[in-house]
Amino acid sequence: MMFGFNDISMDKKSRFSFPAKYRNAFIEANENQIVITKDPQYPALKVYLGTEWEQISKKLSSLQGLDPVVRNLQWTILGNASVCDFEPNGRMQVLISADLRKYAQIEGSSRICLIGMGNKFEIWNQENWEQRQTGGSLATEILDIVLPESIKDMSF
Amino acid sequence: MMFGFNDISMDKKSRFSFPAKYRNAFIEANENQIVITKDPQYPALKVYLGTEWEQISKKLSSLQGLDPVVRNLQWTILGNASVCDFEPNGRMQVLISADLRKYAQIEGSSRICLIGMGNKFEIWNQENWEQRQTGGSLATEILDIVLPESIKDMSF
DNA sequence: TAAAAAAGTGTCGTAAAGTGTGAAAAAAGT
DNA sequence: ACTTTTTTCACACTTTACGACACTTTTTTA
Repeated sequence: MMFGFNDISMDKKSRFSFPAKYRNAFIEANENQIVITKDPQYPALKVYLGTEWEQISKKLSSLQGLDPVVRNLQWTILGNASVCDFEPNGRMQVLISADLRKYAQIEGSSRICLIGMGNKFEIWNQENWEQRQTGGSLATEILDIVLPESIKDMSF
Repeated sequence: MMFGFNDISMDKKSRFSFPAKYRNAFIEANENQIVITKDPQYPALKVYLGTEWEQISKKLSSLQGLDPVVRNLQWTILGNASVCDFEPNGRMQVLISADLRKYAQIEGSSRICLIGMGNKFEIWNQENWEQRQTGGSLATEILDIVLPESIKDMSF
């Protein structure tokens, strides 16, 4: 399980490295893929391990896409997912694509926040994270999603 | 599985190339055909791999066409399908026919959005995609379909 | 039916994006 | 304080995207 707040750097080519403290967790879970995608509610990114992603994506893509709410979630989560190969023994370096950078408002930044949430991570722009932690709201957030029954039991 | 957002170019002859990151997925799936057709709800295109298309088209065409919703889906999806030969090892270039271009409102555009949704792709005009992602609605969309039982378990 | 126009196909070169890796700088441990 | 580990920067190298152009095939039209 991976927890905790990390203030880390993103290089000129828009890559970041996972902190070394998570290495053992990745090795034990035998992970060799990382998936980054958009958070459906906030200007932030979700980072899943490959095995976790397989489950989520399989479940989500099997839902009836003619339902507009489902379709929207599929677009956001599946349609923006960026899959990277990943070496837990190497530098654990991952590229964040231009589109995701824009969404999380981390274009041009050199420092980002990587938050361990147990089975996944989140990536935040520093100002947004602070504002959120101190109870402020963000202009772009979407809180009033009405979920159809079919996805009530899913956790993203 | 193929995921993610791609802002790609369509050349003067209305061709686009799949991003190289999907090559392995195509090779592993041993695909040599691509099928492009209309999305039944939005001004967008669906792009299926040959094997996936076989299943969907078989299932959809076998439904009894007396139900008007089914009949409409058959017309839209089956009646507009454009099958292209495809070399996963080559340039992975595909032509979009004039009729499909018109439907997706990408005539004359030089840039289009190719969205990987797992087992299929979608192709969108940039403005439409942005509007849809930011919660806006599109003039031509059809959302209030009441689905007949026969297709409740199908995902297009 | 021949010429012209349009539509479709194939390939090359260049610019940009992405990747790998050594080494300096910073942080942590002893 | 010194050693070891981790993080960050820097730079070279590789791969990819894409415009340009030439060629082939199909369609139109005179």
